Amino acid sequence: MPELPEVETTRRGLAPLLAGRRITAFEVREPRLRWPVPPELVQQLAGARVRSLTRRAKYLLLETDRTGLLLHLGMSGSLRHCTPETPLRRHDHLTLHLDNGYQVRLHDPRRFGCCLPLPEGGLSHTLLAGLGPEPLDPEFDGDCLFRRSRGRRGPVKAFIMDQAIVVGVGNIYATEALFLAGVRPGRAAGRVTRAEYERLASHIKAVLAAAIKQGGTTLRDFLHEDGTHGYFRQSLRVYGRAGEPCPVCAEVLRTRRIGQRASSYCPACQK
DNA sequence: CGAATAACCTGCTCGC
DNA sequence: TGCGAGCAGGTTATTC
Repeated sequence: MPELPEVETTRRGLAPLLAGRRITAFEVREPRLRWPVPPELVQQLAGARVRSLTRRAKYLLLETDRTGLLLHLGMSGSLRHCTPETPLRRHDHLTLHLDNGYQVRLHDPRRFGCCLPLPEGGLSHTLLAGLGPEPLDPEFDGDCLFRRSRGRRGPVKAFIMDQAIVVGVGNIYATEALFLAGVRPGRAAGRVTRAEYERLASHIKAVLAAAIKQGGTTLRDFLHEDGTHGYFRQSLRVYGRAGEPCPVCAEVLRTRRIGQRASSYCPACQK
């Protein structure tokens, strides 16, 4: 589910509700996530005070005065702020109990997410090492895409979804940015021109920023920390619209599979 | 090194 | 109605 805008939306909603709170208990209902949730986390987190909730790529970093948590929402995960009266749903796997009586629950039907201990100075974690630049940082631009793409024969869509190249761009926003930049998803990354990468980088920034502004994209199960949904779905131009007319030229949008993922595009607008 | 594939899961939709 | 096939927002591990 969640790409960068959905993770950032979650972070922004939850950070002020967590900052400074003491965790009274950490409850593991289902430890079988992407990797097993280590049992010792239950004891390590009980009594810890939350320092901050930050984000790197699609990971959330919950830092405390002790061991923290490294969270990933996978394909179907979401974090929700609840009261003890909020009915427990199927697939509510983890619960953080807070000292003000509220709770934060991780809900993840497909269990592709993770919850791992985050040692102090957590950015050196192996899962975070080797990640590319944040797309909304100024250091990410068309030039770095152009330079790193030379000689690569794989499709440009897989290239911009490679977290070592730039983080946070998943299937929805890669599809949208390629449409906005006028580049076909199946083009070899090494054959995309510098000018096209300049357009691509600026559209990646623009589409992610716009999606964050609208609270992310809710397709099926992504919900905000308060249970409401994101509004960016109505702004999607081509994702999930194969067979419909192109919003720019009215040509019928097509789809093909690239790297096991559906990729819709306009055969007229995208070269 | 880069690229393609399988694997990890549940749930929903579609076609027969 | 029932049932298998295929598909879904991500990432890692393995293989060539």
